[in-house]
Amino acid sequence: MRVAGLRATQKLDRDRRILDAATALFRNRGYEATHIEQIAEMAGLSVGTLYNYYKNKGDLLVAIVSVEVHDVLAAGQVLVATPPADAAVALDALVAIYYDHSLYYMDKAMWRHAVAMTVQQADTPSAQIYMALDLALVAQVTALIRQMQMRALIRADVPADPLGAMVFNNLDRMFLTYIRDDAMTLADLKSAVSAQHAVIARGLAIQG
Amino acid sequence: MRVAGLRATQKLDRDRRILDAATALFRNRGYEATHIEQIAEMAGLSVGTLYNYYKNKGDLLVAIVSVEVHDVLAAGQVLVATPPADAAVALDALVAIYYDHSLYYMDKAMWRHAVAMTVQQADTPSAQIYMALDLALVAQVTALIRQMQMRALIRADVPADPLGAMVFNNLDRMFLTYIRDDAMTLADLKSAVSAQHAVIARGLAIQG
DNA sequence: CTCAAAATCTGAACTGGTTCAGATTTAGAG
DNA sequence: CTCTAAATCTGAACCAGTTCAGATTTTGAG
Repeated sequence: MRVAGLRATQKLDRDRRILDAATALFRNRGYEATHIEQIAEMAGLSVGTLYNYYKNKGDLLVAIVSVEVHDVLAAGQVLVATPPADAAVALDALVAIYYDHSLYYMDKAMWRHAVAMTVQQADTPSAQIYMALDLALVAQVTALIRQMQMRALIRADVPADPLGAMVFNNLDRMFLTYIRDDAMTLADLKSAVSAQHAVIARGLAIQG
Repeated sequence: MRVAGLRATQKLDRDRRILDAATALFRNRGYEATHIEQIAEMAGLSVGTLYNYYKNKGDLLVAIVSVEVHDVLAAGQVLVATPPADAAVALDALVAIYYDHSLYYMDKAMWRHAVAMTVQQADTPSAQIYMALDLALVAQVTALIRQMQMRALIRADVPADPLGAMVFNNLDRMFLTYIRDDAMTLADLKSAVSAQHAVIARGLAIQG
């Protein structure tokens, strides 16, 4: 019985080797200092072959980032399942999970390159996947808001979808501000977002 | 009496020629299809000289975009001076001004490259100027909110700064979603943002 | 007016991501 | 097992943005 065929097996194996090599090099030397030839060498294949797997250097970075974001999403799921009993606290907790996980393996410089790539080449397959993950994050924030509405922490008459999108857009944009500014600390970022969430929580709380 | 000196005069003149040439070429042929050599030729100087004026190709694009954003800011000022008598309407009007002006000379593709550059090279002088303009836009949105608080359209006890930042972050991030998605129309964008502003306006209105 | 130092300009050479014509390997029928 | 077509791999050539050593021009003192 043939399970996958030699060709398919090799393909998967090579894809993994490319991803592993690129991840290691990007993390150790940084995105720009890492050359395609180095990645190809470490992965044990030629430069041309690497380009059969990824459209270009940026595409490769976005693919790596997508794995991270997938992780972030999984971590967030835990909180949505059992949210804190206060709206502002719950939102801040979710944000902390997002930011902490996002910065665990990737630093500001790498995020700058990654975000730039998802914008500049929004049409590549990897960027599409990344944007789909963004939508999943929006859905997760929205789910948390719905949870809080059911627990009577937020008015039930507020439409959860636009509110969820807004909250996500804000935290995503604040993250962009953070990675663009070398002087800004993670604590700065969190406290700024927290102040914003306080406005939402107070304005839309039951008996606001 | 010497006013500026030949050197300073030539410098200004050359800077303008570079900017004009790059603007024309980027608009007509697009960012990627425009080559540095073409810009230098049209501006009547050598490639090396061009690099004495701008750090790189992206820096040049960001400088051009900054001129546009400056325009957007000026247009917004008019509305903040005499805001509509309804919170949601006023916010939507400001957003319409921002989006319409932003897209008057630059299309989605050019914005994609421009935004990518401001993220990837956040340390270049042009990007610094661009980010300062972003801050000015935040201040403008915040000023509009303060106006509305004074006219008793929005609760006075809501802190204007975090709210203004949030509103701006949301509309900026929505613009990013728009330029990343070729299928999304300007009408789609505006109506999505409008739905989000309705949540804010209703939640934070007097007698909410 | 003269001249040396400083600023500026020039374009050929460099760099590194990307491509593609040809070589190699695998799949699957006969 | 053999053999052809399809898929895949290879790396040298390509291309366009960037650099930099040398040429040119401007400045301001003497």
